[in-house]
Amino acid sequence: MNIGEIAKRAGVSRSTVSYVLSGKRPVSEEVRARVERVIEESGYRPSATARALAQGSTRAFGLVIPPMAGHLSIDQLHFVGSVAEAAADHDYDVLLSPSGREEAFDRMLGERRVDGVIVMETVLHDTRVVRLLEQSMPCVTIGRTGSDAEHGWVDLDYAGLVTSAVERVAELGHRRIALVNRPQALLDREYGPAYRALDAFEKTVVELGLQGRAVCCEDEQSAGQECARELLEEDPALTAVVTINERSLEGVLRGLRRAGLRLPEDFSLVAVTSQDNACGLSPQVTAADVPTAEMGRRAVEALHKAVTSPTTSFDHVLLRPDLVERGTLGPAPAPGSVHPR
Amino acid sequence: MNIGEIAKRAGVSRSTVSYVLSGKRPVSEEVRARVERVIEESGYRPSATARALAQGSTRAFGLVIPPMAGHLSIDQLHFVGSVAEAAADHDYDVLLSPSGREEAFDRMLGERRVDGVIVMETVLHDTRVVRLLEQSMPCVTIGRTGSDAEHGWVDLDYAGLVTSAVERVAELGHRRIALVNRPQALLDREYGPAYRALDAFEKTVVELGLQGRAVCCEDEQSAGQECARELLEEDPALTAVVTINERSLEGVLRGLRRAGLRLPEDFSLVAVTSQDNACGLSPQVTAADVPTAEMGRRAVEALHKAVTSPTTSFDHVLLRPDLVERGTLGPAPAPGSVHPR
DNA sequence: TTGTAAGCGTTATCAG
DNA sequence: CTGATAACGCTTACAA
Repeated sequence: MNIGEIAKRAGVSRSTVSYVLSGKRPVSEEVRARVERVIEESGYRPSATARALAQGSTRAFGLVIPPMAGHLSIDQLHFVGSVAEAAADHDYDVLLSPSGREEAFDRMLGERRVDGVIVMETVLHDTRVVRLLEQSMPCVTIGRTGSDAEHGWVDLDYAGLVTSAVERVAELGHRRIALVNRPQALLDREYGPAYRALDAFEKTVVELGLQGRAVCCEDEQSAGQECARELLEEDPALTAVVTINERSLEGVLRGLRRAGLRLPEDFSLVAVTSQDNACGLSPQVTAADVPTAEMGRRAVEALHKAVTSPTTSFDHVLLRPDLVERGTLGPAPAPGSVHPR
Repeated sequence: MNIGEIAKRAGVSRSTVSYVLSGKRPVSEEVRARVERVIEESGYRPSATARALAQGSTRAFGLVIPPMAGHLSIDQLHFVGSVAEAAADHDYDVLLSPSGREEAFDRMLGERRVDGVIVMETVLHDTRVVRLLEQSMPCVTIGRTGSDAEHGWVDLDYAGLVTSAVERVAELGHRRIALVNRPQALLDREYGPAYRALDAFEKTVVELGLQGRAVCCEDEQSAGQECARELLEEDPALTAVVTINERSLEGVLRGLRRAGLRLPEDFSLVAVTSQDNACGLSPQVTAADVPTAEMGRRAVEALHKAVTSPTTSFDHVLLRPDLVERGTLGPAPAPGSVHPR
């Protein structure tokens, strides 16, 4: 069933059917009704492929997802889902491109299967982004890159988040604080959140005259547990941890409990993670809730804007969710009252 | 840059360029070399859209993902990733269709944006599957449906898994065993894994003359914890739990520990979940490891086969991973030695 | 208000 | 072995 068949049955030309569908030029009430009835009866839907070829736009966005090897987090999954849903709101489809699969990326880009691309987990010098820009493919990155001005981005203000978390903890009297960062490998690859968090932590610690210790931690629960153990061993007088590593959060919590610490009486923990993750734990963790759904929506909106009205200015969205007080942040314990071991 | 431009530069016809690219008819070494050089120099890649229109195949698969509202699990995320990768291996792209978004599904199907569809979390009477079949769109479901013979499927043998888990637990002397199932809502919707697990559990329990109790549990850690608490309250002499609910697994574990039980000395726990999930916990949980990556790969292979060689027989894959002994399965405790509270 | 016809960039058939 | 040329199904000037 194609547009010609509909035209024949309705006794009109193919262009008339097309215009009834698109509304791009007036059609008499009578003809419109006739055509619509035929379309209705036959269940006709125009071929996306043919339309794409004719108007040079695929109505699909690409989404470059992190490699599976790096173990995706539940937050990232939510993000993927929210991108798909937000795109659907704009009548766009989402094409997945598993990063690491160069052929898939090349195909998407070179064969122009999509109108624009969203890139997750970008790093400072991101070759994928560079290539997208070279081919002048509109794109929006999650996280900033070295070519921020030339594309849209949506990012979390890790610097601000870490700064205010440390400030809040310090306000409550804590003096010896640690930062649990993402894995060293990401820091080495200049993964923005990791180095901005580290930077902000070190600055704030100096500014407030605190004793600060920053460590990297693999994205795993076992690593988190080990990390907590080591931190306490290194500095038994530590009373607070700020973490941006969502995947190891639970392990850190476990490590602290294993050391006989009660939260928040003996020790405070503040995280940057999704509400889902923070609330699923016991006790629920005080955290700046990463708004994954909003990020997906904003990314799609930025991309949609860039695609529909080509321009030289791009949307830049820096989100800074508030700290939500739950059960793991409290005043610093009186010296000597803590650390049973 | 299009095929005509390449043809002109190489001094050949467009069809020759096309045949150099596809290899579908012999081309003299001399001409081929010339054409390939021009292609190389210009970085030309044929338009996927135009090709799709001409040969009536999009080289894309659709993937219907569960609604976000139902909180996807980490295993499902792995599955999505593995589908994307397996598809890439066949030079196919993956188009996401968030289920619940009827328009998106309709678009994918009606506008023929894909060559075939993989449907996650299918239920017995699955309207999406029915519609796909009506439109004779090749499809592979994850889980069986009421129209199994007409499409491919990949499923986990929940009946077999639960049966052998219960048998194994019984072998170790346990006599009072509970099953933690997926949420009641899924059971009501005739979600296969849930009702097959229940069925197998009840049968095996009767067969082995055990005391069995099956409960549904929401897909959340807090629900798991509550569930464990209630099970123990109801039957303080319970000594083992078999669960197929991966999302609440950790909560169940917590609930058991809260009740003062040591695993595996006082109590045994056997799960059906991915290795990732089972190993991330403490202690690591004895489980039948759901092979998410393999499932994704098999689904893609089945779909690819159905798409490339239209047929009336479809691949049916029933996977039954082995139980991997970790830290939570042990002999039944001597009566009276357990349950401090 | 409607119809005609020229694209869009491929592939594939049919001659040569 | 290679070149015209007609599809593929739709959109969109341009005419009427």
